[in-house]
Amino acid sequence: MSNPLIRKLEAVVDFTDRDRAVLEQVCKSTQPIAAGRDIIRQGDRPNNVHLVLDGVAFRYKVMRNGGRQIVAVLVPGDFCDLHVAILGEMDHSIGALTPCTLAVIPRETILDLTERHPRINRAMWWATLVDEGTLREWLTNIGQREAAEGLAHIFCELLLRLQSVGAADANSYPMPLRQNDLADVLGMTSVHVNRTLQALREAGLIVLERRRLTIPDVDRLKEFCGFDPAYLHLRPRQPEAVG
Amino acid sequence: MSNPLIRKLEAVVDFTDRDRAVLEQVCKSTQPIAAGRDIIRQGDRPNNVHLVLDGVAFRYKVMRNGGRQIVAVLVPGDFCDLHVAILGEMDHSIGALTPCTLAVIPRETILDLTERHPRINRAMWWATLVDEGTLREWLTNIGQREAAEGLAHIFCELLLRLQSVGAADANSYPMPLRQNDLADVLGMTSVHVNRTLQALREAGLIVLERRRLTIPDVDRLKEFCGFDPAYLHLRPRQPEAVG
DNA sequence: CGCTGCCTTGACACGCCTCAACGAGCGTGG
DNA sequence: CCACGCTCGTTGAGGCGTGTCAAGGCAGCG
Repeated sequence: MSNPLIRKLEAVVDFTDRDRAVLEQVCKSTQPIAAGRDIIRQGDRPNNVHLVLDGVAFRYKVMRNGGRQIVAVLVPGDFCDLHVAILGEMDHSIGALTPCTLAVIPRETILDLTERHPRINRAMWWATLVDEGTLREWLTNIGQREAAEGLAHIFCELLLRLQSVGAADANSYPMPLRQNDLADVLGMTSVHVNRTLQALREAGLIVLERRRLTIPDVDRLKEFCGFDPAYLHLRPRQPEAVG
Repeated sequence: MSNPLIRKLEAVVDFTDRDRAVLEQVCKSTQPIAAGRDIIRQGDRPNNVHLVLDGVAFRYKVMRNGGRQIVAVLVPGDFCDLHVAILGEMDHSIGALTPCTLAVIPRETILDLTERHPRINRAMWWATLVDEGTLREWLTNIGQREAAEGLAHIFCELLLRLQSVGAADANSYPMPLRQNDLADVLGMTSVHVNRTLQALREAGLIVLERRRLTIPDVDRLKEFCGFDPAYLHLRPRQPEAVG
């Protein structure tokens, strides 16, 4: 199977064969991790950067009172902790939602990629800026959308992101997040997530059973929550604009 | 006075004289903008990147129902829209909170900086990753913290960020955000912001009048909201006046 | 089979929102 | 110099969305 990082980045940058070879090489060293285990913890200053090759992971912050905020979901092709290469210290933790395979990349290798491989540097810029855009969208999920809309929005986002790495079919995918996790994504209670999910089910917008989410009418769900995929920047770039 | 971008980036990267000269040159072309005006709008595909040299701006998204989510506050030295250099299209808008002076940088110049000036590339990586960390913190502000804690957290963050560019003294600064804006930062109502501010005042945690915020006991406010400045990755900066 | 996560349900409390009106500060023009 | 109009802040009353607490159900798994 093809490397999900290359697959993802090639959506926006035309790599040379050499670029591809470099990236393949960089992902050579892998490490499995069990569901529920932490990949890296807040405050760590590791010497390696991790990349998800397979499985689903998530970033989270833990509060004084024990509360937890999930701040990102990571699918194959996503970097876990590019920050540590440049910032040094993790300001949050990362855990595995499902069993994962990670690529383990020395910090120096990342710095070398950014300095000596312009197309790879640019592709990594792109990936980071998309992550930032996703965070902005999540902020509006919590801040502006109703509970049901926020859930629907997350479901739409995951559909597209999983599709883009071949981990979802046209309208369904295995849901990596439990109700408890969804609650911590949206800053609400699992009890309320449960009731909101029931409302979405009764409206015929989703089918969620046995940890598999099916969206009977994707366009209807998108319409319901005002989902605009622009922030994911999934499609290849278009010609230059005028300004 | 020195260029706020250089000042900010030098906190983490040792520039050469040539790097500094390049950055000075890049900021040569400036543009004023009045308070309340938009700098750039969702969907724009401009050919220039903007940087705040003076004043305070903010990123925001507008919802179908007219709601607004503020997703970032920009102080001198912050890029407005580095994204457009790499992503092409704006997925949110940026407006000026106070009168601002912006540097206007051609898109190609940014791409050139990332490809040919490794220290500048790295410094811009750092700045972008800090922005991302700030977004994660804002997500927990809305998702996990009580209204009063969230407000206090924003106040602490702004204090440090404004201090780092010399726009705040030891415990006070001109508050660029109205109650209405604070509401859209935290996903609540301006009415509730008002009541929560009163609670913070009555607790003696803040003094906010005539658009100036004073924090009588900074450590106490930090303790109140569990503020940990690690996510800003600021290099400790000694106040010039103090030995 | 009997755990043990995870989901589901009910009753009740409270934070925050909505609607609505009023007040304070301030630039502008007569 | 005052009247005006605008923005922003303040206050009250009532309702709804979510949180809390607590118990029970169900399915996967050793």
